[in-house]
Amino acid sequence: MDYGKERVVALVDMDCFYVQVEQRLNPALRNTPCVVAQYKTWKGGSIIAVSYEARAHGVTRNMWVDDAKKLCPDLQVARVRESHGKADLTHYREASVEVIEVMSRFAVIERASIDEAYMDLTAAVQQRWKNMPDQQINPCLLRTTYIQGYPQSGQEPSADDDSSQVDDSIMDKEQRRSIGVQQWLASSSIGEQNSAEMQLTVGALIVEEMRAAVEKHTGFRCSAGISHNKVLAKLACGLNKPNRQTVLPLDSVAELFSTLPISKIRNLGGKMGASITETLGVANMGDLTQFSQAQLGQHFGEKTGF
DNA sequence: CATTAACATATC
DNA sequence: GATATGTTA
Repeated sequence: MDYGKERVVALVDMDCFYVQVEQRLNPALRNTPCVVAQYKTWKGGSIIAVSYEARAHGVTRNMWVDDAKKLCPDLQVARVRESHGKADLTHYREASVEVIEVMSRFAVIERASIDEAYMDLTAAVQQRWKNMPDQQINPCLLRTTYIQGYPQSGQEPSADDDSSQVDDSIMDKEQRRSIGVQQWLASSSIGEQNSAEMQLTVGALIVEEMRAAVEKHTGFRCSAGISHNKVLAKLACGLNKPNRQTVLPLDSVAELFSTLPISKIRNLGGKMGASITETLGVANMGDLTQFSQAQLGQHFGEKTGF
């Protein structure tokens, strides 16, 4: 197995989780611009979760409710329960347990926060692959999956149709997604069996099923990233939200990194990322390839991952 | 007072 | 084990 492709790792992240919990409880909040806010006295309270409808109006986390209402006059506001004058998140913790229970049927999970969990799917993928008689995957089983880097421009979506081109101007996002999956399946099934690419695809299949089970049993929707390690899975998860999942093959990383700000990588969003950018005078992840491991280790210490 | 709370890791 | 620091949502 190629270096860096040993495992299949996924990160599942609930979409605006606190909002979904309140929407399940109060149907009047569903499919509307709404937020969850804590405390009431100062500027209407501070916002800790935002529905995607409200995001479309420019409402963000940690905005004051009074300010958000200016951007979105019909914004609905759910309040965090308060006990002893403090925000009480028990409600959301209990909903989190419901989700974790369903996910745990599919794999051993590592709870990363109240609304996200990592999982190593390597063993589950091997099992599943073994039990797939024709070892083929129907693209309709990857209904909500994006393959990062696909479709590749200048390639045809199918072997017997050499007239079609990948044309953004006439294709909507769903059509493009679907063509990308087809192209990926066509190109990753040739070559060695059970390749790293095929393992990611089987991982995506398992995560599709896991996410469907979570929605069926809890009513909550989520997004996911599937790749070879936790950092890439987390990055992938953010590429197509909400209610979608993204496979990030190692071969698509270089192109993605070429325009990706260093601050977008988990744990580099703060002082560490700023110090890298400052010290080396570079902006994007891809720029880091011009430095040797020794150079990077020199300035950014052994303890911090170099 | 005006995010705030949770979580992980480093340090004493 | 407590405390400080960093990071995230």
